[in-house]
Amino acid sequence: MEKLIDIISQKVRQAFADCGYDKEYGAVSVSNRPDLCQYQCNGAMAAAKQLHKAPIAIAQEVTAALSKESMFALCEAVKPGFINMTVDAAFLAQYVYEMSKQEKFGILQPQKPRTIVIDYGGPNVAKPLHVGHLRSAIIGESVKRILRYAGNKVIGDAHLGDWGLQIGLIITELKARRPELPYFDDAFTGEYPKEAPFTMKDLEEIYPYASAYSKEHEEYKEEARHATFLLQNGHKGYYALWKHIMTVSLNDLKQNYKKLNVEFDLWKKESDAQPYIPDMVQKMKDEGYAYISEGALVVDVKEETDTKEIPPCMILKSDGATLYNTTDLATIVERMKLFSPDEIIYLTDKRQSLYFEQIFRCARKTHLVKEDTKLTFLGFGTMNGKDGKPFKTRDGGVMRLEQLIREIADEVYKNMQDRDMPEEEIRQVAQQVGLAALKYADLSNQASKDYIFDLERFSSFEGNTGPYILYTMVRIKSILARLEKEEDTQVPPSLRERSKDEINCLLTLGRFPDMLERAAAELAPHKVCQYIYELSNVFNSFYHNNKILTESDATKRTEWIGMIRTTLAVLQTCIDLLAFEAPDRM
RNA sequence: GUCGCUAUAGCUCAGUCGGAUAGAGCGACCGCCUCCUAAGCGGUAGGCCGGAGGUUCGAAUCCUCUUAGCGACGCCA
Repeated sequence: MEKLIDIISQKVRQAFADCGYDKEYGAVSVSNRPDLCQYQCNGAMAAAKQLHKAPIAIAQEVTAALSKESMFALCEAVKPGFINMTVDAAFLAQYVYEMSKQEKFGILQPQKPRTIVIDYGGPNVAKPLHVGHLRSAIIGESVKRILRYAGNKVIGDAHLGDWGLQIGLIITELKARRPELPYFDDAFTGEYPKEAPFTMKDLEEIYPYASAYSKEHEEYKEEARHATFLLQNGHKGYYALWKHIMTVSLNDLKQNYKKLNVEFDLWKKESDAQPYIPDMVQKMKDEGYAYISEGALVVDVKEETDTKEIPPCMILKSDGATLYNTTDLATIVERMKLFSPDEIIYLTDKRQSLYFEQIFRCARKTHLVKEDTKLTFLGFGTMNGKDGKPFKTRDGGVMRLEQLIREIADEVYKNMQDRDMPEEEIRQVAQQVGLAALKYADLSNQASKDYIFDLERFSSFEGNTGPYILYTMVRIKSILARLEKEEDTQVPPSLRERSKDEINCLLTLGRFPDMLERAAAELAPHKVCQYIYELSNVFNSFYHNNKILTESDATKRTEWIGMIRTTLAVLQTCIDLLAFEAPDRM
């Protein structure tokens, strides 16, 4: 189904053409003066510049050509050269009605779906999830859902960090604490125990300890590096330990992401890319891309047009060991082999932008990807505390994700205690609303910017917040729940007069497909947030001015119910794209 | 040092193919519940869009310079 704005745009383009002007001048946008009109076209002014004619004259010609169109309630040329348009209310109602009957509200699906791999979450095994992991998971999940809704084949990959120095550190520390374990006995030939010699809780304590200790003690760090090397080169006991770490850790991670409503299609790991490394490195050497510099194997990624110094992309460390780069490049090889994606999107902290620039250039230069494979880096800003510095707990530690979620839920619970609902339901709703508050707060900001996390503000639930959106949905649900079951509201709209509130609601609903397309093109969940906030605003205004259930005009009542059903459906779709849920009451 | 990002109301943020009077929320102030959930609705006050030039009929938006904050810059990830 064609987008409303495109239908309008097409008419205006045609009118420009009919008047002997270039069609391109007929581009239409949503009006920035809603008091004057719904849509506007500024093309007459652009045309005037080119053709040295008076803009208002061109605008008048075009509006005259449009006067025969019945879909406009208003179409006029104004001041310097604006063309202002307002769509006929019945036409608008009809459009929204048809939209509501279509699959996905009639958004255009691509003829050939693109295959997109999205690399997000990026947790490290053996380390608890903390606030630093929040944004990648939340934004990535939403971008994934938006792209999928827009008709792409999207594969979300958690891309676990399981092969780096952190494992070596854990092994080293474990060896120091429990040298009697068979994993450390090189002479051991039997079966290693099935049960892990540690719990998740142990790991969460061991890693930070080992990490801190290694920074103070070089020989310890060296041992950890060596342990990493041995693991990567098939040390039997270490490999068995690694398996234990994976089992324990993965289980914990899955539970945590589930709580966040984040679902990965793939739980691939750095180690999965290892088999691709030898061939890849050999090929880079054979084809003359890789050479030794300062002992390490590197590929130059400088380009003529660079205004800055781009360091070479390191492929192997001087001791021959692999590193982050090697794994990421090999992962590209793996993804190309498995999925042959049209695009790979990486969601990490924006501080890694130079690094990914190097990786992308290297992948292109060495032909790891096809010419037309798009490599996209989506960097996000950090979540700061009210002081503007990276978010910390009250005592200065790193905030665990679980704790953060719990704190928000508790705040919501406090605000809900006077509700006339069973205790258990309040608890459950508080969880749901709290998570929505957290996610909405994060997603409603532009991903690339840092943002300030303010628990008090988010849990106050006024204004532009997740709970406000949920509350709007709950209001609609409440009305619909009171209807007799057999009421059929799916009837074509009448030609009756419509109030400003109703028209605003319809107009906003009609913008959904356009909004979605933009959000998908720009990988911008915050556009979805902005949209549902506006939709909630216009609905609440309508709700306030009209009593839907007790409306005596049967036609009106029926159409209104149809409209709020559509409103709820659109809101539901959107919060699903943002990956949170609404309760039935709150 | 080089490069990048950011700067919009007291606070938190929207706003790029250049358009009309720069928008929200919070906070402040004033109204609205006999009526579908007041976690709501309506209204008032609050701006040199960091600063200076430039391009243009027109600039928060594009270009140059500049200030401040943050970040990145080969063997961590």
